[in-house]
This record gives sequence, structure tokens and C-alpha cells, in this order.
Amino acid sequence: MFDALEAKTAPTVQSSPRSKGAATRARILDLAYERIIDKGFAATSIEELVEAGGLTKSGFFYHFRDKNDLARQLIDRYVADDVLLLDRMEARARGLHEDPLHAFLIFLKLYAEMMDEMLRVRPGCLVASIVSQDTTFDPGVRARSVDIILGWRRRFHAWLEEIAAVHPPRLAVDLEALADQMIVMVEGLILLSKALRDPAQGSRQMLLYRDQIRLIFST
Amino acid sequence: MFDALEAKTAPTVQSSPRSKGAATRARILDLAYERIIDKGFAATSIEELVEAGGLTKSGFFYHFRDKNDLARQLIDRYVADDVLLLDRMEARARGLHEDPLHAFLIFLKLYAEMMDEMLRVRPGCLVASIVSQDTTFDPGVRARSVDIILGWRRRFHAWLEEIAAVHPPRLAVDLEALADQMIVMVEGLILLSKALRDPAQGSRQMLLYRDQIRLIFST
DNA sequence: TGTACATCAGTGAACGCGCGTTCACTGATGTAC
DNA sequence: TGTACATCAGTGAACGCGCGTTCACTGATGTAC
Repeated sequence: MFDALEAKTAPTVQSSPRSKGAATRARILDLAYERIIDKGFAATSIEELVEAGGLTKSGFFYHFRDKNDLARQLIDRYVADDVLLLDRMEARARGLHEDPLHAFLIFLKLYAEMMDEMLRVRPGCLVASIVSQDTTFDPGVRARSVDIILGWRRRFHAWLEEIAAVHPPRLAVDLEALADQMIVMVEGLILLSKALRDPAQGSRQMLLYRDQIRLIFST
Repeated sequence: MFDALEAKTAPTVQSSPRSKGAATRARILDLAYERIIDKGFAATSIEELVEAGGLTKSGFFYHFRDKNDLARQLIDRYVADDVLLLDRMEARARGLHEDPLHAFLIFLKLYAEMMDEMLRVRPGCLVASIVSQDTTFDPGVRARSVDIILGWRRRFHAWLEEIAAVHPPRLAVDLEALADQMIVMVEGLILLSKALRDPAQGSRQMLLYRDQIRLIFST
């Protein structure tokens, strides 16, 4: 769900530095990502980005049509990285256990670990930053955030359906709402641990959700 | 946890318009609140506030030392209203049922209803807005947000301890984490329903938390 | 009840800075013949 | 292999606007005697 780590540990989809331009573009995107996570889009100026990136303002406008285009490219890169990361983590979890419930529990464990590191490095979520400032952006940017969220919902909902087919839940439960709860908790826990400056809050909450899933489906 | 409704339905603590100055000050605070919830602090200019409020910029600076002071006063008013609202809702819930568990379940129902209306009117949370833009503010503002969150934690944690004393939980559970989960879910659900522009997501998630509490403590 | 003074709640004009954006230009690299 | 041209990846200077903030001033209301 987050490309912060992704950006540190593995090469990004679009930022493979085959050409010089792509490299500086990726550098600007990295810088912008950090700052937007920290203080929001409006408070992040092009001026500070190009200063930190070691180029001029006109250099920025060679790569980005305007400031909104920066947001657009940022979120496009984000979604690509995020889907890749989630696909890989899901595949790994499913590879470790055939049963969908146990695979999901493993996935949540892996996810909690990743979350833990992310919260230590740079707590925040690009989608959250965009959504909470949505009037600042043009409709295209907003639409992309919505798509990302619906993608998460679809993924988790499908998985939970699969689980419920094998392990009938012990009480009537809305599986789509339960899928959304994953998103809700992730976004909420990022805020909490950012506010308290305590990265440990992340996996603590993540594992609470995990307990809940187990409580609902376990025999 | 939110004074948006409070501000609409009941007179605010500080904004009792005994004097003319207090009334315009309250008007500016209301306007600022709306806009900060919508698009964040940095994207909200003093200029637009005074234009909407029908006074001049220098009039603004008569009431607020600088822009950060606006945030300070905003959050001070917020915390006063919020504590009042929560106290009242807790008292009402406890008045309806003696048992702390049932009272808490009633409280969550009431809370979900309020959340529902808040999400229809203006989805957002001042604390979340401040926390996610924290480098923009001076330390005092940040400290206040942390205090608010710790206040929530204390309230819910105490209540859950009380519940656990009467109804031993059916599995080992960290009650402080469970209290934090309330905060996590509220903040997360606001984000989700704001993103999807679907106020119904709010109580849906709120009631999921309620089910979970019942599942943990119910005999 | 009238006068003197103080405080309240602002106004109007100006400030300098930083912001996003544009535009004409340029040196380095790549491609065609 | 050399020349001509095109594209890439920028630079430098300037723009106008809006931003937060200051300051000298003012008319209305409140208070003391």
C-alpha cells in the first residue's frame, strides 16, 4: 500500500535511470514525495524541490507541465509501485500456506512488519495526503486516489470471500466492510503513530485487525 | 471527538457573542475550520477568510497575532467543545444502562449516528489536518493535538478497563491498543468516506468496531 | 447629566518576499545520409 | 568518418500576483468623576 520502502529497496517502475532525464525526474518525484508526506502538497514549493534536487525552476517545468502534473505523476508512480508490492506480498503469503485464511494471516504479519519500518522511516500515505487536500488538485488526481482505494477494496474483499467460502464466519459479517476496515485501520494507524511519533503503534494496531480476522473465521 | 456539529447545534464555549469582537472572532474561526478541514492549513489564506467573513486583513490581525495563532485558537476551541460533547454523550450512554459494557455499546451507537451526520455535512477532523501537516505549525499547536489524542486514549482505555473488570475478555487483549483502535478507526473512516464521498461508510465501520467489542467481551 | 479619557474593534495603505509560470536561448547527445 | 539537423535536458532572467505582516490612524462604546 506504500511505495516509500519500495523506493528505497527496489528500483521503481518508471525511474529506471536509462536516460539522464528520467533520473532527475525520479529525483524530483522522490523529494516531492517526502515533503508532501511530511507537510502536504500546498506547503511544498517547487522552489524547495529544485533547490534540494540541484537544478533550476525551469528545469522542473521541463519535466512537469505544472504543479498539478507533479501530483499526477507522483500518484501514477505510486499506484504502479504499490500494486507490484502488494502482488508480491500476496503471492509470497499464498506460497507459504495453501489455505486462504492462513495465507491472509501471514500476509497481515508481513504487512505489519513492512508498516513498522515505513513508520520508522517516514510515516504517511500519499493517498491520504491527496484526499485530505482534495480541493487543491484537479479532478484527475482525485480520481486516481479513488481508483487506488477501490483497488485495495477489491483485493481484500475478494480474498475475504475466498476465506469465507472455506471458513464460514462465526457471525454475520459484511465482507466488503471488513475489507474496507483494513484500509481504514492502515490510514488511521499511520495518523496515530505520526501524531504520537511512535512507530510501534503501527504493527500493534495491524495485529489487532489480524486477531479480529482470526476471531471471526477461525474454527 | 468533533466540534463541527457542536458548532452548528449548540453555542460554543468561547463564542458566546456577549461582545461584538467575540462574535467576529468566532465567525473567522468557523470559516477557518471549514476550509482547513477541506483543503488544509497551508492552502487556506487569511485573505479568503476575511473576504468571506466581511472584514479586512488588519481586522484579522486584531484578533490573531499571526497565522499560527489562528491554529492555536482553533484547536483550543476544538478541544473544549470536544470534551464537552464526549462527556455529554458518555453521560447519556451511562445513564441508559448501568453495565459499563452495554453503556459503551450504546455510546458507540450514538457516536456512529453523530459521525453519520458529520460526514454528510463536512467530513474531516481538525486534529488529523494538523497532524498531517505538522511541520507547518509551531510546537505548541502540535503539542495540543497530541494532548487531545492522549485524552481520547485515556477516556476509552479507562472505560475498557472498567468493562474488563466485569466482563473478562474471551481472549488476551491489550486494552490500551483496543482504546487506540477506536481513534484509529475514526480517523481512518473519515478519510475513507471523504475519499469515496460516501458518508455511509462512517457508521458502517463504526458498527464494525462495536461488533468487535461485543465479540470480545460478551458472554 | 456632562465631560475626559481608555479601551475595543476595527480600517486603509503599504511592505517585501516567495510563489508558480513563461520564454528565449543553449550546450550535449543522438540520428541520417 | 564527417557534416547537418533534431531532440534532450536543461539555464537565466523576468513576470505579476497573492501572501503574511506592519503601522498609523479612527470611530464607537464603556468607565470614572
